[in-house]
Amino acid sequence: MTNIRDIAQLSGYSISTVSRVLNHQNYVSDKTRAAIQQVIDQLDYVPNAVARDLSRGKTFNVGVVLPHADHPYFTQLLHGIMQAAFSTNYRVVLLPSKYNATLELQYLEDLRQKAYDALIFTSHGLPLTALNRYRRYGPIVVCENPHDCPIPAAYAERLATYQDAFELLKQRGYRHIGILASRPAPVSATCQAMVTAHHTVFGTDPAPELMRTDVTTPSDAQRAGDYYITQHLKLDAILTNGDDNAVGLRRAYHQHHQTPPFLIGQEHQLSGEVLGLPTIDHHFVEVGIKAFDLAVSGQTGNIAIASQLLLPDPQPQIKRV
Amino acid sequence: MTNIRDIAQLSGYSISTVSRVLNHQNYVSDKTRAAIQQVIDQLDYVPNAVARDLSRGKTFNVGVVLPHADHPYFTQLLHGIMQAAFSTNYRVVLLPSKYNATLELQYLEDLRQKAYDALIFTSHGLPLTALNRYRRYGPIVVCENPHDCPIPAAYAERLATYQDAFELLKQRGYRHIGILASRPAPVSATCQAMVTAHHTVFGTDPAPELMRTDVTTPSDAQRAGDYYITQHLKLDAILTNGDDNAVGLRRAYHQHHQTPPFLIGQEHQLSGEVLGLPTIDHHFVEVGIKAFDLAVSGQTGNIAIASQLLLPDPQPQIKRV
DNA sequence: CTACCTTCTGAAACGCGTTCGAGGTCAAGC
DNA sequence: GCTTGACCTCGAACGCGTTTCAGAAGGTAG
Repeated sequence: MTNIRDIAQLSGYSISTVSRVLNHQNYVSDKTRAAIQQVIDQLDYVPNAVARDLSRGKTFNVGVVLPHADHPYFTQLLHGIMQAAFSTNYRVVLLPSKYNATLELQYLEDLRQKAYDALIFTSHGLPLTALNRYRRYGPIVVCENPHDCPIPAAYAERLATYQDAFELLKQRGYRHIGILASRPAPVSATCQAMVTAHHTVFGTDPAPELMRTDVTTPSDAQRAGDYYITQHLKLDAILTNGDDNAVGLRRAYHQHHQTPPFLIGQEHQLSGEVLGLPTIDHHFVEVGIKAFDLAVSGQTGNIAIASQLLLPDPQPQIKRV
Repeated sequence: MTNIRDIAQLSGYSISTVSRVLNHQNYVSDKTRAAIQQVIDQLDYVPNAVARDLSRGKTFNVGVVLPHADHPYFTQLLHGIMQAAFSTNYRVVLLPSKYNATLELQYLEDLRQKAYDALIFTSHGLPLTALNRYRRYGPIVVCENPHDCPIPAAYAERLATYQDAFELLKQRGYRHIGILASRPAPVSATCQAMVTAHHTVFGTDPAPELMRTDVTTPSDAQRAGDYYITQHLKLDAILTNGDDNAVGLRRAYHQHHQTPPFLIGQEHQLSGEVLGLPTIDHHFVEVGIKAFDLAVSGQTGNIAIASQLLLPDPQPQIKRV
């Protein structure tokens, strides 16, 4: 492999001058530049990216920790992160973690070892305080409300919107309300927000048997539906954690030949549109962009982005021909 | 920053012995190991990942070129790639390219500069021959049938399934068939396959005005639907390029108060299930796994994975209570 | 007792580009 | 004539871990 030293030797100039040519810097005479360039072209030389990173002490890699590649929350967030990364010449490295603490710790260690310039946790198994300890090794951003943990964060401000959702249900006279969540309340800020909102609107916590956690896929949701049905829990409505998951619920009710209760979706997915569900748009693309900006700027501080309850368009009348 | 030389100096042993301790290699006496480890712990030293990569001449990074982060094709493919990467300790670097040749060339140059150990093109704007030329710098894998270009590939074998789809339509007596595609036929192998299948089944190419290209999102599909409607093209059926896009089409017809023609989806998405559409599952997770395996093994050869036409489950009868 | 193999350790080369400080040249300004 | 400041170039240090090879010490089979 030819390297910068070879170019210097063959061209008769010094390494530093070659470096200046490679990086299109000033203070190289046209004549020298041409001579060096010719040798570079002749040997078909390109500088080694890893050596450059080592020398510069920077990789332009940002690690993004996520549990699922195929979940809309992560897909949308990632989309925003990529968009922002692209426009600043950073690269996004995907770090799968199934909320696994050991794995996440490894990624934090990788940050310490300078494998990444910054880390974004779209979700995490480790406690925030553990993540916070690693901030001395580089910027770390989370994508949830960190409350009293002083860690940079960009997240969807969900509470008010969950209240809107419950208000909607209350106005319609619904009282027995199921809730689907991906992870239980202490660890999941999202779930916590739903519980709090329920409390604010109805004055009570949701009944434990109506809350189903560990629901991430439509199949999980279908199982949750099976549970509601076989336990004979008569529900007026269900706040689902995703339009797609609402589809899973619907599947369960249909298989039991029952009309599903009133469903509210989340994530503003197409399936929700098709079913004509109210849904909650958390603007995750925005959140991703902000998370990335925090990560590379190294700023501290939290950025909350308001979610929004979207009511379905009225289903159009179809003229049967 | 403390480095391996500091540890050597302070412990009184040589760099190579410290390196052996760091990498848990043999030929270090217990006593020496303990002494060195103590210094490491005391200085809270970790080796620099970039320096290690430089030294080893390997980064364990695989670049994945993709045009959209949020498209189901890429999401599913990426899911497979990540899964495979994870189990082999490789990392996945996302390289957005909107079929932009300049950008893709840059990524190829990055490969040459050793920024990645291998590249996977889930899609590409450059011709395959251009990609092929860069294989001397590292493994490159594409995710489509490369036909006569001798480049490693893992892809969904779609032709037979598209024939199945058109046969289905033919059996139902449909003749005027719309086709949605993301990119036009010469560059897109997918589109090519649809055209070929149409020809095989019906004996003719699809009418040009019935083929709508540049459709990647449901909104694009909606526009395609608007076109069909405003041009008064009476269609019997439409082969869409995605269940979600079928939703966009449906939206167009509904807004014009018309019943949409018979739709066939692709990608096996939830929206398709909800609409009760036949769909085509291309098994992209599988494809992603295979693509990754090809990339890191450096093997040549093509892996085709058969797609599958899935007929909808019969819509269950709902007992109105 | 020799030949040879292990185990353990170190020096030095290797992978490779960036950057700082210093030195030299030449022209413009005072 | 002298100072000042571009402009150009170089050497050397710096970022940092891995690996090869040589060599010392100790053991053992023949």
